Amino acid sequence: MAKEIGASTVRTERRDAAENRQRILNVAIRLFEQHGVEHVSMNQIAAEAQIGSGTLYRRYRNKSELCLDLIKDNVVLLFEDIETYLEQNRSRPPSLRLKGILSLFIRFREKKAQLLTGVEDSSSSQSKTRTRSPIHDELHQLLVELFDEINKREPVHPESAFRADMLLMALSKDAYLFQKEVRGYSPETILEQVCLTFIPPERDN
Amino acid sequence: MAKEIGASTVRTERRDAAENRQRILNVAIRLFEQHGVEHVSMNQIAAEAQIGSGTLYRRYRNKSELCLDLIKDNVVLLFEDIETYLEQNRSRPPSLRLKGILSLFIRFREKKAQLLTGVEDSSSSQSKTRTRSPIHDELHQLLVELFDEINKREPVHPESAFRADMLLMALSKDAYLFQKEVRGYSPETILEQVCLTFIPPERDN
DNA sequence: CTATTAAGTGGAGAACACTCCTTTTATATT
DNA sequence: AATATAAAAGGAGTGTTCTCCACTTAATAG
Repeated sequence: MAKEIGASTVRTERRDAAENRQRILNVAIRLFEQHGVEHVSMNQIAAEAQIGSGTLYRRYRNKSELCLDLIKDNVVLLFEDIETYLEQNRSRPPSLRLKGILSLFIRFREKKAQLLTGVEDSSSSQSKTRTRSPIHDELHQLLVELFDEINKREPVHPESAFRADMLLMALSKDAYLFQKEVRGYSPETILEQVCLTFIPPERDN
Repeated sequence: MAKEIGASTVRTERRDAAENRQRILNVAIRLFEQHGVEHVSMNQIAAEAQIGSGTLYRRYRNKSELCLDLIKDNVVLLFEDIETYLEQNRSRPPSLRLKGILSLFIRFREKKAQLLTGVEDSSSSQSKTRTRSPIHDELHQLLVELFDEINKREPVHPESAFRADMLLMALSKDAYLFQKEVRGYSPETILEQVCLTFIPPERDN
């Protein structure tokens, strides 16, 4: 009668559930590659995977989460790359390190454009304001640290958190695509413009 | 048999159409005030205005356009205010004029938050990238001119168009609300941060 | 081996944006 | 007054996201 709570019993994932999960992932990858992330609906995925749509939504609250699951590994790699880069350039000026990170991120963006776009798609329900994607949160923290370091030499400056928000916004799906498609900038040009805009010039002090 | 094309016959708006238009506008205002822009659907408006949804969509392609129609007058006023301000401060430094414009826009944003938010709601169909709202386009042009002027004194600088894009993005619905709600900034603080971020300090040259 | 039960499933259906096509009608023309 | 016609209306229909909940089932405890 007394229920075991916590510790002892951990209820592993059910076998059939695991199968379904794998099926969803496979179908999603296939459909995304075939038609492009934007043109594949959750219904379609559910149907193709032969599960009810409720089942799909039970696992992924929306397409963003599904996309995130699909590139999770790549995201981990990105952050490992960043970490390595930061360690190898520890002694160089923070503005340069910042630029390096941005370069890495832009390369990532280009490589995984489709899915990353899916992840960021504000999409669903209300909360545009609420949840930034976890990728952004982690990058934000890195940026804040670098800005703090840069700011030590600057007499007046915006809050690091604010500047980081702005910078990330500049690299977000919408802004980035706008610069590419409407302004016609290349990834390299965007990087350069972003640096000029958000990184104050070196003080030769 | 021969059709008159163009010039002579101009087919005025039909009387019943005009009535419907007014009805839509009235209903929309009422519902928006009653439930908030976000929570009113096009269907609801159509139903309440006693017209078919097709009729509503025939006039406004989406909620954004409807909202825009509702604040069009205020937008005109905003730009008149800006123009007046610019004329009265013609001789002051461009960075200061820029700040003035931003201040006016933020005040506008606060006053017409609801509807403006509706206008910007990227919402609908694909084209997130495509059409910036006309308000943004016009502001963008003003900003570019000011940045060009500022840049004359700066040795290195980002493209004015780019910087203007970033600045407007900072004041867009999503970013602005994020700063208010998540970062907890007041409108004044946001203005200040934006200036610090996007307007280079005066050169005492 | 059975019973219990939380985890999982399926799919109907609500709510919504938006389209398409038929029918209606105000207006201009004769 | 009759007719032609482009403008307007209407609303059923499509495709979407997402919720709800009655039902099923795998894992576990006894």
